Amino acid sequence: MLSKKQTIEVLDVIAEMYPNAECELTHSNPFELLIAVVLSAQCTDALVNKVTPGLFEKYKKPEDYIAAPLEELEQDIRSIGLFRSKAKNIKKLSQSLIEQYNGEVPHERDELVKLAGVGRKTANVVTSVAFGVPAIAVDTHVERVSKRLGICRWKDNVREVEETLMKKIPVDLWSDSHHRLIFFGRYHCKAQSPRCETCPLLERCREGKKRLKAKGLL
DNA sequence: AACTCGGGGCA
DNA sequence: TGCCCAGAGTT
Repeated sequence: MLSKKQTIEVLDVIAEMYPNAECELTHSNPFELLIAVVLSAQCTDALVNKVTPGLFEKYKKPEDYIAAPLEELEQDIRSIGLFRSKAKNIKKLSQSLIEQYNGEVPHERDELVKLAGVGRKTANVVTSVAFGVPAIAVDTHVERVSKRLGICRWKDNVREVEETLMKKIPVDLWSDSHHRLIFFGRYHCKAQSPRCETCPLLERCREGKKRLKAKGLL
């Protein structure tokens, strides 16, 4: 496993590749971000961004989602996968915001995860992007990249990956590192076809060298 | 830990 | 066609 120092060095290289990595979900306030992140489960941000401009024009407050018939909300997000459960979750979530949080999006991760459709990953994104609270949201990209680079162990579960990252990365770099790891995972260290041939981290990546050897390229 | 949900994107 | 995708809930 990489040491703290090695982890920082690796993250510096990735930061050079993606100096402006940030959340790509279009939103203009915490509530919109929360909705966008919930919608983004198991589909790409690009797909969500096709729907949200019109959606946010029509639904501005939790009350608007509550007032709309379920079938209508489903129709408004139909082009996104899992739209049925997502529509239900958004209505439930809106109800909870009104009843328990005075219609506001709570700032605490522990409160956010109580909302329908909000898990640890979504809660971390909201707290960090909307409220500037340091957090590392571990999604499939962050997990895969961390394991391939040896920042954490292969057998680690999501919780362990998050703990390891928080331990090895200074708090003031948590949010930036999170977004950089996601960009690196999405655009370069891809799940199916990682671009190891052009990776500046190849020399330090056991997984990458193993892959290139298997392809006879090393 | 394994399974389910689901339409769009892409090879 | 077949496979995968910025996950979460249930069993």
